[in-house]
Amino acid sequence: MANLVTIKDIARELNISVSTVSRALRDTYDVSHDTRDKVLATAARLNYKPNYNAIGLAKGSTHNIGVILPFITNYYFSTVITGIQEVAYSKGYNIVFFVTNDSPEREVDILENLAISSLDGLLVSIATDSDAYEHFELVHKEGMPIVFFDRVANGIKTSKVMQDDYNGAFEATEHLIANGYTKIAHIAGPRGLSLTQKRLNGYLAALQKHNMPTREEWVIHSGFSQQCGEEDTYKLLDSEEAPDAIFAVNDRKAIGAMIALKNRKIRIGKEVGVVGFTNDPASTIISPTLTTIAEPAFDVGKKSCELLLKHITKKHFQPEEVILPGTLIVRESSIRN
Amino acid sequence: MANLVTIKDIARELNISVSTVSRALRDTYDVSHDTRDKVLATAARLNYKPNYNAIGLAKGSTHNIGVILPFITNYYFSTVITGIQEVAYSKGYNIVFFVTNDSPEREVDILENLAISSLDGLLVSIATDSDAYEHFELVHKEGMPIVFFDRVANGIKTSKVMQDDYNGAFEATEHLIANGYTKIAHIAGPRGLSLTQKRLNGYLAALQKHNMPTREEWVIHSGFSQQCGEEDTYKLLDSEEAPDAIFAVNDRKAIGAMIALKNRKIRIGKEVGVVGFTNDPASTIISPTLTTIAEPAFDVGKKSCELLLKHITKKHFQPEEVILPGTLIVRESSIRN
DNA sequence: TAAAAAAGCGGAAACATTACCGGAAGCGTT
DNA sequence: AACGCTTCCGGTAATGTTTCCGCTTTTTTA
Repeated sequence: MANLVTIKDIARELNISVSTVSRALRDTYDVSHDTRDKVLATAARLNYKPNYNAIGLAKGSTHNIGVILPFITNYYFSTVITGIQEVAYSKGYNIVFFVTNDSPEREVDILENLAISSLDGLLVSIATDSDAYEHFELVHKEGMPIVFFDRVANGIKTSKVMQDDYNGAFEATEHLIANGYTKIAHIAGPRGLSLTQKRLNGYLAALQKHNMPTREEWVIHSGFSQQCGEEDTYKLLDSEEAPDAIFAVNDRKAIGAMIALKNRKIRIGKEVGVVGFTNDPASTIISPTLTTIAEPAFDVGKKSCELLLKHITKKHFQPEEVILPGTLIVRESSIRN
Repeated sequence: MANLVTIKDIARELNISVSTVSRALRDTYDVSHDTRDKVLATAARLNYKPNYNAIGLAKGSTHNIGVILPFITNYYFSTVITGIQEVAYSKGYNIVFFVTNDSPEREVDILENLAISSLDGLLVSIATDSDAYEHFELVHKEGMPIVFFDRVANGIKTSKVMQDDYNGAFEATEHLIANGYTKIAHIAGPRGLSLTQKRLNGYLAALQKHNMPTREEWVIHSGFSQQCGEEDTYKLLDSEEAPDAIFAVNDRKAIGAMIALKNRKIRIGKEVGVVGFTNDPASTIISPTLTTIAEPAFDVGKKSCELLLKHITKKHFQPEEVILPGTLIVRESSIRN
């Protein structure tokens, strides 16, 4: 697997030095237009491919960016990855994966075993319970560029990209109100996650704006799974004042809610409205189809990667926090008739 | 991002040469137990992390393996990837992704632009229409280890891992027969793909074994999408002799079939049985729930990666073809009452 | 028109590691 | 006591590229 053609070959071919070839290829100063063109031409002719190991060794950098995330077998994350991949590929970067299975221990393990020398930067979405993120703080302090997406570590001063959880939740709730539901509950995510908090706040703000009633029992925190959504819904139905609509923190929990409603023979839409968040493909498969807020997953991936590349290439790039809007997609589960 | 501690530091610390340290770390010959232990101890104490760029440069290898596949936002492939990731991570390998979006052109582009020097091996599932695979042949000839999974290129002499399409289809069909369906149709995949052919053969073999009728119009070839499944089903329903059961090449097409049946007010299970293939999460969400053959996606990923690592480390590892069995999962869509 | 600056290029070191070769001990054998 | 094996280790070259420094040659400036 040794390199087929190197810059030495180009240099020999043109009777110039390797340093000149190197500069010409990178298009930096100190090389005339003429020789630069010649170098580029013969490089193309000989089918020259740079050896990233050598570059990495010399420059102390590679062309690999690491992606650390909880799961990959999941519509949202796999779509984000596709976005990341898109821009990374176009810029000649490779992406290497580390999946935490949502376990903070695994996350720490990955960070510690990370061959830090073989990664130019990190794109991360933290594990659910990772309230502690000193491990990220550490590698960041050591100079590793990091961009957080979706589940961000607020304490670390770097770029972050998220979807607009607040406004998405606001819009979802307002949609339920507009469709005549009056007792709207929220099946929330795990406490502590900023995503959970923002969606909750959006929900509360919409209720407040329209002078709708709120009740403490109408907000239930639990995990992200379908199972949790189902259990939460039974609790809601069994509470003193059962709600007539449910806004779930994600589609999986919304689907869990729908299953619970079906089990109790409650007609979805007509009697109890349901709105999710994500736009998982399952939301069009379940019957009735699920109204949801479509997350801009692909764009989150693209934007994060673009930002990371800026952090990598420009030494003092100012961190940006970008918030991408979601889109309400109205389907059957939130319509009265 | 320069390396923090190198083998030089270890050598200086112990007053020995770097070559000895190098040998000790790799646990090769020519180093005494005593010094090896010392080296290992101080390496751990100084928190030494190998620089893969340097290793790669010196040895002509990296610790990256490339994964080329059609999609990633899809249950099957993302699960395979999780399996790959699992073993790669445990062996200290990184995985780098290239998604073809099922486009042969993109596939060729990737292969051509591949920084061949930065990958130790390739794990690939070819694009649907990639009947030509000279591009893979080429890099394989140049010495790049390749393992194919799921969608394999038969012409290339290397390891392959697949699920047992034939027996899975056989079992699915037999299950329909056992449940009293007599006119069983097959919504197949695109022609030319070996996966398509094997599932078709399994279906036919089961029918033959039980002396069930077959009809040419009962086998329809088309793409893998839900849309295709729906269209195929309308054709079946409108054919001379409408079938009373449908075995689909995958779950998405099966779901398309169910949608078509629902649109025609045909009761799924009772009137027309449906069986899919994959065990996509959607199969438990749709109503009625979908009977299917669960593919061993995770194990396919694990096994492929294990084989690839053997090809990488052992120069003349004999190619293996492994076939992993699927599992019939009976749900509501194939039960008469 | 001489001096100063700029442009263009080459040489060599450096990056961290491995591979090859040679050599010094230490051992037993004759 | 000389010989030949092992065993263990060090020195050096090599991998492909970048970067720094310095040397010419050309252009600009005074």
